[in-house]
Amino acid sequence: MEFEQLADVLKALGDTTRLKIVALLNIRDCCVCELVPLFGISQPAVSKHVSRLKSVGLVKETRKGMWVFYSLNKEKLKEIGFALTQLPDLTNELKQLEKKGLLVKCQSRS
Amino acid sequence: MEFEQLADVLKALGDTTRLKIVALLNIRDCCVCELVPLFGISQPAVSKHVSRLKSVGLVKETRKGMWVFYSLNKEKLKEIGFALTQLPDLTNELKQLEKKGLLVKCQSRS
DNA sequence: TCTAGAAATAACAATATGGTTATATTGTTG
DNA sequence: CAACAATATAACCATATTGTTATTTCTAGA
Repeated sequence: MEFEQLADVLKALGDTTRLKIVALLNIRDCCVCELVPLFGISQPAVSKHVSRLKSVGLVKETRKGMWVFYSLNKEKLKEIGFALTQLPDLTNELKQLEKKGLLVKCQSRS
Repeated sequence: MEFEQLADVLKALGDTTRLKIVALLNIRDCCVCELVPLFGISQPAVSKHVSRLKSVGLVKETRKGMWVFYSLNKEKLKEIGFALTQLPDLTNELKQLEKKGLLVKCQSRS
């Protein structure tokens, strides 16, 4: 996974409210009206949080009449956890820089 | 791991520059003067990014004469990846709310 | 002790974030 | 169609974030 993409998802997860929403959706699907009273913030605020999670692919929505049920994309969450253990390998990039003499090594190195 | 703590670390990782720094430190320790030319931002900017990673425990520093070498806390990074697969279980909290009649269920539920 | 290099801190500017209230949209129902 | 419920969007505000330049701190060495 690319750095920017991964950083975007991590940033989306890097908020207590959104992280709790994700943990809740991990137990069961919820609609916005169920989430609102749990967080002590306004309905639009919850709506925006959920929307942000959706925009990075962590959450899917299903309309059921008046309600929109949000569910966790568990595969995506697993992917992210895995990506942290397998960060993009920059070894080749570093070697490229070294070839071009662009890799700075500070004087303390042998 | 608590939600706020976890969210703080994820937020620290949720920035392209910091994520790349982490990936670099995953290969080898670096001092600030080596990182600066790789990112096209000023030395104080890099210093602040590294400092932020340090403040959430992702990075450790070792002074070697004039230089400060930063190294990745690989255990911590693993922990975070694992925490995403084992998010704090809110089942009990939900049951507590249910007992007290504070758990809202929207009308679409049976 | 004086100078120079590496890194950190301070002060500031531009933009992003996360909340609010008000309003629009979408779907249900009388 | 009118009225209402659930969400989404718009406009706005306060604060946080991320960068800058200038300055300070810490260490090494002449």
